Amino acid sequence: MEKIWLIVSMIPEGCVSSYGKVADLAGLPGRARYVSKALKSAPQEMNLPWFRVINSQGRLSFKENSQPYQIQTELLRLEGVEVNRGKIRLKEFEWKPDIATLVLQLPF
DNA sequence: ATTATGACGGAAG
DNA sequence: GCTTCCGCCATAA
Repeated sequence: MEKIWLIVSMIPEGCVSSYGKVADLAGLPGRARYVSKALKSAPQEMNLPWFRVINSQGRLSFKENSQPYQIQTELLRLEGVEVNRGKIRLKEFEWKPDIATLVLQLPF
C-alpha cells in the first residue's frame, strides 16, 4: 500500500497515469483494483494526488456526474489537463516516468 | 466456505 | 466509439 502511495505521489502536475500502470510500477502487476483501494484508504493529510490516476482507457473511473467525478475533473483542469466528458487524451497527458529517476527514488 | 462488489484491464462484437 | 464478458484480487457479508 505504501509503495502505491509513493508511486502516485511521484506523478507530476499536469500529468496522469492509470491504475494498472501504477500497479506495475509498484511491482504489483495485474492489481489495478488494489490501487483504487489504496487511493480510497489514503489519509487526507497525505495530500496524495489521487486525481491524477485514471483508467487505462483515459477516462475517469467514477460514475458520471457523481461528486467525486466532478471534483476530479476540476482538479485536473486546474493544472492544465484537458478533460472532455470524462475523457483525457493519454497521448498528450500520460506520465512517462524517467527510468533513472525511478531507480534512484524507489526503495525497492 | 461461498458470494457479491468494486475509483480495473483487455479482448471481442 | 460504444457494450458485454471475463479475468483479476482484496474485502465485506
